[in-house]
Amino acid sequence: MKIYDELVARGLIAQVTDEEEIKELINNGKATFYIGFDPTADSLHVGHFMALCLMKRLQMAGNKPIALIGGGTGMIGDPSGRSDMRQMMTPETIQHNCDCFKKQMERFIDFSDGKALMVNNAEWLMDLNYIEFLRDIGPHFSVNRMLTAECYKQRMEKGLSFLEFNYMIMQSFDFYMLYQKYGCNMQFGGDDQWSNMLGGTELIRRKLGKNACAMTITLLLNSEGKKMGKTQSGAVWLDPNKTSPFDFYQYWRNVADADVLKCIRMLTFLPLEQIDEMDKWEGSQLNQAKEILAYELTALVHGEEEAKKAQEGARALFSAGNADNMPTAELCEEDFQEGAMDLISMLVKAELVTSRSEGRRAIEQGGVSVDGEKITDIRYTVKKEDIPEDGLILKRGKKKFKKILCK
RNA sequence: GGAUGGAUUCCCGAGUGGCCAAAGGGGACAGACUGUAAAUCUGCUGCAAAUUGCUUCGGUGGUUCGAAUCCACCUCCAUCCA
Repeated sequence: MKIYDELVARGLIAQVTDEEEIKELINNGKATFYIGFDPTADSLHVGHFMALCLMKRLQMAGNKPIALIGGGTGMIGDPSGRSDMRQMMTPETIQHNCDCFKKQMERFIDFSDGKALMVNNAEWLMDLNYIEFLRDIGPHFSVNRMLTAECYKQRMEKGLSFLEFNYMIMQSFDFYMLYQKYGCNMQFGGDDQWSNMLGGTELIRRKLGKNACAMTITLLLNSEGKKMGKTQSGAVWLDPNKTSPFDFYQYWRNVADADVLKCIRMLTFLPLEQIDEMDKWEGSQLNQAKEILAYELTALVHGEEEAKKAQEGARALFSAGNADNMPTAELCEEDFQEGAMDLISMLVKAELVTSRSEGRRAIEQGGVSVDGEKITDIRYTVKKEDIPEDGLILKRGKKKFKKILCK
């Protein structure tokens, strides 16, 4: 199966400028393509992960990826897909975020021997001369047309500043520069980037009279139509310090039935035949599919070893198994008063609750257990000598727990 | 620059001097049921030494025994005019 057909079969392709041309290019390894990553945080998240996987797939098919870090566009802020104004970031933060992105990307994509490139658009955006730039690029953009673009339409209600309005032009200019500098003939991006990407292909056509392609990746939405990879506490990060491998595993372990197969298809590298087989699974058998999904993704992002640990930790909690790999919390001498510690303090210390009030509520509602025994007394205390050497399992709710260790 | 409307808790949104830690909805969290799913039902949702106390309604000052609510100034947002 050719790469293009595989991408289609996995449901990764959302929109394309010219299907035949793109097929021809990527199936034959003739594409030099770029995907832009704006440094909006100090870690990549699940949304970026899809893009990285796509880069990897195409790289394996012989195409050359360019990872473009948006050190320059990050100074503007992309209005696409947002209903409110972006917070401006300081240049220092942006630089820091760029560095973090770079480190993470190197783990996924092979940048050796020029097989892939990583460039930062700050390189050409930061030193632009305003008047020169306007005269050079400005005439090629029609404000009337831009205003009809989907990414701006959404903002017509809440307001859009001139700063953000320029984002499309910056991104178009990126493509134009990459085309000239590196022969980059294709751009990929999230489906919300479509209008920005078209801006680039048009600029190249108008300035250089050349053809460039664009293709968008389907946004990973759950069955409720929300973006996946978001939790109430924010994004699911790829940085193990921001989202632990265990939490990462659990996120995927808990996806809804309706979304499992879609996720496996789009995010994992499992062969399509195997996925089609799983597609026939029903009911509680889907639970296995979720375990596969969680394991595969954790292994891709954090490595096989971490994936195994997460899986064992999860199994130990939800079925029976080896409890060695559970997330832990350590207590020290100061946490105890006269050799004992009250349960609320312990919940707070283990970061299972964010405040004492929340801890109190959790206990009162019967949501807390110690070594499998439900505790409903908020004054319950644990003596230091009662904590076994290999830890005490403190559980809050069905899925949150920590193994309590004592120094 | 001018006119008008607005800013309330995680989000939407009620509240126009005391009965307000603030209606209602959403979300989140917890319990029951389950398959670590969905749906449903119930509880709960500022903080704490917890029948009480403390801090919150864009900001700063003021009036008052008492302010989310009244006054002054400021900041930000939207719409219309320039």
